Parts: sequence; structure tokens; C-alpha cells
Amino acid sequence: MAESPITAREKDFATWYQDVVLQGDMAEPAEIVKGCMVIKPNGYAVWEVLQRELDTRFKATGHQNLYFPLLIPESFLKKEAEHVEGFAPELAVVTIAGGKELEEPYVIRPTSETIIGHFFSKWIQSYRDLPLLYNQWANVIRWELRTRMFLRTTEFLWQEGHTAHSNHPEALEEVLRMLDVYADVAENIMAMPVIKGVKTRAEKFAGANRSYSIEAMMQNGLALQAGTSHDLGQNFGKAFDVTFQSKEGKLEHVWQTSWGVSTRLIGGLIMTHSDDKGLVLPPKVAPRKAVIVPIFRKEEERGPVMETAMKLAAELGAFVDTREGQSPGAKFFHWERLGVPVVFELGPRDVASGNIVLKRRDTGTKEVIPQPEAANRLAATLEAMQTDLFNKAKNRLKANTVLANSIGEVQEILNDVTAEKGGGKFVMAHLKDDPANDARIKGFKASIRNIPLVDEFDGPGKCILTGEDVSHRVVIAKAY
RNA sequence: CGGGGCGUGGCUCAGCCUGGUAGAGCGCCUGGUUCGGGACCAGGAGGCCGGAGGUUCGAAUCCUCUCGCCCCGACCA
Repeated sequence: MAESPITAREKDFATWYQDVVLQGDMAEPAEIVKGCMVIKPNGYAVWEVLQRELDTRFKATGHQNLYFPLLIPESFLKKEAEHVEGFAPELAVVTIAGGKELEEPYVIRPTSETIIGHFFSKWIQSYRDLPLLYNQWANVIRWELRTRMFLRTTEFLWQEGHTAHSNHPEALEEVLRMLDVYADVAENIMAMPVIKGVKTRAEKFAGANRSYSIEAMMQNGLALQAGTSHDLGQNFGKAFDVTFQSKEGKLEHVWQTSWGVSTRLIGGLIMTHSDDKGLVLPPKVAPRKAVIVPIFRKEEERGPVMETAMKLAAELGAFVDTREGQSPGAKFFHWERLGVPVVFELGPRDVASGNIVLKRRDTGTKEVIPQPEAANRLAATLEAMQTDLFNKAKNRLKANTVLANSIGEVQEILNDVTAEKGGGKFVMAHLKDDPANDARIKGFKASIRNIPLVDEFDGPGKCILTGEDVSHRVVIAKAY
């Protein structure tokens, strides 16, 4: 047996992740461009599925797609004080164009609130123009110091929703609606359970009043912020003078929201389900749901096997691996690493008996089924796999969520956790939303992930740092 | 920015210390035998050794400069 090209999770989780990404043909480091990656066909196909699922939901909630320039005048970033402070360190700036130094440099967008603020102010005059519900699919650049494929790259693909409203309750409703959309796609499409919650004031988006997030748990117990939705209040409305005349004739600033998910979701997907054999894709995000590997020994077996394979492939919507010069064994390993949910084996024995062998990626179980039942069994298997993967992840999340009632306890649980070694937990503790408390947690490289919207624990308690009353426990963890 | 590592066929790397004109495995091409969990045999293609300068009769190897990438930390979707 050949040695696996994939490092075991147990041995080194971070290396395992890299191996799975590479072997699964999801992406590779660009190398010639610092911190950037090439998203390969299998990875891009997953992104296309996610885009489709998200976009459908955006449209269903009344949003329209549009597109803004990649370059933003540098001065725009400076108009919102918190915003510029938050993003300045990670900006890439264009200073020369057309062979000449520019009078005012352009920044390559790290996010588009500012340029959108500019246009919103042109487009909005009356309360009748509101709400404005827009979304943009785009790439952005943030000059991060440390990158990891999909999880944090210098350039990444995402969508950013931007909306403007005439009042705060309606804006907040939008913020929470989109957070629900993200949770829906994460849980029901990606089979990745998440915790919806509010970010602490210290962790909120630069320029927002409040940020909301969905947090997922990876197999090493680290948290991954999988999506964010921001209540921008009137901050950008004021910075960019986005005003409207109300029904009562008063001039008011709009209330804005922004929300986004990125190709980081793919990293989360991989670290939620994949195993030591490679990628595992939940059926609903798998670009190829089933592959048939034909097997034949003698030349005269070839015709009948291929004929049956092609016929079944058409019925099942499966892809037939017709590659020459690759043994069936090599093909099994190939599709296993690519995460295809179901692989069918079809050889002379099966052609003779009218059967086909169905193998399920996540459990590795094989079953021999009559060919006429293959379509039904495939559908049932894909459905079961989708459900099982979610439940498995949900159980892992539950099993690794623990309560703590003192800061010492929290630190003891999280102190030695690393991305490589794993052992991470979601520690639930009563903690007041105060930047000083965030700083204390950061002291041992953990963070308050969010304050859950729904309390699944024991309600109010005393803050473990200040002793003040707080309504419920927050999620503390080490994160990507 | 600090610490570490590395640039040599498509990939992973050896060769460098002790200069003599480039090698292995995998992959690729051709032919044949194979094929129910990573096949085998035979033949073959492919690299001026990241870049620039220097030392030398001669540099992948020694010296100087330079560019870039990866990993670990501080920043973050």
C-alpha cells in the first residue's frame, strides 16, 4: 500500500488541512504572489455552488446585484474615523498609473462601504428611495501578515451586501435577516452548525455600531467566523452625507447595514467534514455527487462494462471515469481525495448479476444493489449523508462546548490549544461586554467569539472578571 | 517587522562542506502485459541549478549584493 500523501489530523492538524486542500484539488498557493492562492477547479466549483445558494436567497429577500469599482480614492477611507483606523494597516495602495504618479492614490478595496456611501448619497433623496437593498460579488485585498489558504488570503472572493434604510428598527431587522440566511446556508447546505451571536464592542467591524456573526467549530476545536452582518447605524450615512427627506419633511441620515461571507466558507467546510483520506463534501455542495469507476480485466469485458456504465450514468447523473492507464484502485483513491460523496464500482461480476456497488464517502460503507434500484439508493444515500454529516458536526460542537465559572478555569482550558495540536473548546462563561475584558482574554490568545442570540445555557450570572450582572454566557475560544 | 527554513527537469528532493560542466524517486510520452483499493517491464522526452556581479583555467558548489516563497509570532473575513 502506497503511503498516504495526507498527514493525519492527529499528527498535525494544520498540515493535514494543507494536504487536503492540495490533494483535493481545491487550491494551491500562488507562490509568485505573496499570500495569494489559485483556486482550482474543484474548489471553484464548490464556490459556485455556494454562490448560487446564497444568491438565490439574496434575491428572495429582495436584494439586487450590482458592481462598484475595485479602486477607491484614498480620501474616502479616511472619512469614517474608526473605519480608516481599522483598515489602514492592511491596505494595498496604487500610487502610479499610466506611468505617472497619481495626485491622489487609489486603495484597492478591502471592503466597499466607503465607495458605496458616496454613491448612496447621490442616489438617495427621499424616504421613497428606501430601502436600498444591494449586493456585490467581488474580490477584495487585505494585506494580512499571516495567510492560510481559504481561511485568510491576501486577495479573497466574497459577497458584500449593502443596504440603506429610513430607520434603525428596519435596518436591524435586515442585519438579523441576513445573519439567518448565512446560518441557513451554513447549516442546511454546508452541514456546518453555527452559533449566531453579537460580537463584543471590541471585536466589531471598524465603523459599525454592532456586528453579528456566525461562528463554527473546526475539528481541532478552533472557532471560525463564517459570516458577519453589521449594523452600521448612521456612521457611514454621516461620513458620506447620505440623507433623505422623511415623510414629515425632515432631512435625516440613512441607517445602513453591510454583511458578507467569503471563500473562507470553503476552509470551514473542509475543516468541518474532511478526514485523513482527504476531502469530504456534503452532497449539497459537491459539484459531482456520484462517479462510476468501470472495472474490466480482459478486453472482451470492456464493451459490456462500459455500455452498462454509460447507461447507468445517464440515469444517475453520474460521471464515468473513463481514464485509460489508471487502475481501478488508483481511481478509487483519486475520487476519495476529491470528496465525491458516492463512488459506484461496476465490473464484470456486476454486469453479469445486474448489480452495482455503491460506496459512501463519509462512512466508507459499500453495498451491492440491483441496478434498477441504483437511482433511489443514490438519492437516499445522499440525503442520509447530508443529515449525518450535520449531526456529526453538531455533536462534536456540543461535546466540545464546556462551561467555566472563573477566568482561571477559562485560561486553563484554552491555554495550550493551537491550530496544529488541536484540543480547542468553546468555553461558555459569564462575561461583560467590555473591551478591558476582551483584552484580558486576548492575554492567552483566545477571544470572545460572540454573545449568542439564543441562550442555550443557564441564563443570567455574574461576570467572571468584574462581578457585574450579565444576561447570559458568551462563547470564548481560540480562533482562526 | 522579529525568528526559522528554502529557491536545482512538471512535483518532492540529493549534490554544495572538500569547485571539474547535473542526479534520484514520482509524474509525463511510446510499446506490451495488467486492471474488484495506489500494477509491472522495456524504451524515451525534459533542467544553461531564482537573478546580478565577483574569485578562478573552470562555479549548482566559494564570496558580495539582490529578488521571491514557505513556516512560527505580533494584525485580521
